Amino acid sequence: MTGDFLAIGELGRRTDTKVETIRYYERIGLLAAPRRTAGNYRAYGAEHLIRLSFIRRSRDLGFSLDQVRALLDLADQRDRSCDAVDAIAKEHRAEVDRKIADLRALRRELDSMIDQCRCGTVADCRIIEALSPQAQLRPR
Amino acid sequence: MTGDFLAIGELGRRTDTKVETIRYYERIGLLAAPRRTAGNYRAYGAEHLIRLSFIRRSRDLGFSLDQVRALLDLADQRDRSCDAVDAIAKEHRAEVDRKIADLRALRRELDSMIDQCRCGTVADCRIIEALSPQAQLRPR
DNA sequence: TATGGACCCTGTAGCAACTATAGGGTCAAG
DNA sequence: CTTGACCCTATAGTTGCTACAGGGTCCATA
Repeated sequence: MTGDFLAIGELGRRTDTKVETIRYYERIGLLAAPRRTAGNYRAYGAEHLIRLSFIRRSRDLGFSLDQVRALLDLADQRDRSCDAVDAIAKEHRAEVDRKIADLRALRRELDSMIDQCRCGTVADCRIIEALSPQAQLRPR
Repeated sequence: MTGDFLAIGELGRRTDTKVETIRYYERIGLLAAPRRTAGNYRAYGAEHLIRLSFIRRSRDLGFSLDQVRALLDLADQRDRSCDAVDAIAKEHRAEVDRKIADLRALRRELDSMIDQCRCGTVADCRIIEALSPQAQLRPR
């Protein structure tokens, strides 16, 4: 009785998504609940496959679930201007830029910390030292 | 009765740490439980300030709590070789490098996606299109 | 027809690393 | 003696899943 639908495992294989994750997306209302078979199995159609693929691709590009939700909503309003889509993507790009900048600053700090290590004993380890800000008990 | 100790709020102010976070660090065994005042307030000493400063600085540099725990343990064994410290720092740096590379790849993808947007209607939005992988119902 | 194994179901708890809330107690100043 | 800032515990929420436990379903093979 292999009908014209996908079982959850097959949908997962096609979209590279764990079964639990698909159920999770349903639970939080990101992926519509599909109809069920007589045995209470979820029976997915092409529309679910398309939808989940969209979700996965968006997640791969680092969009948050809230952003994905917004993108899905927008994608459905076919005659609207796509300015809002553009805005979400640009905001996300800005966020990625911030993260890259932060990580590069971090990387520089780690680098100079590691460079100074003469690999003696912990007592005069420059790394430990760099991690120990001069704390003082009396107020600043 | 402002004695020779810090209340949790003051410790938080000095280390830029939320009060809840300090209690959380205590609960997970990262920061030693301090003695208590008669009124059951936590009474922190200089050693706690130093310890928490170390933790915060490490966290700022992106070390995980597990890594911080390891670094703290090592920092206490003053006569050991600091190779292990070096190893943790280098492993972390490698991790940061991986993240930067991932984000840069991501940024490139987002860029080309956004570049293609002509800002018409959603129906022919290149961003939505780029997010919609050609899914097919029949197996690959 | 029985049975084994792969699949599916629900519900709940766990992960990192906090953050927030409820519902109270303590303390010092005015 | 009251007000308000601070502190206490305990518990639940956050994000985005992941991992059970304890069952039910389906289908092929012996």
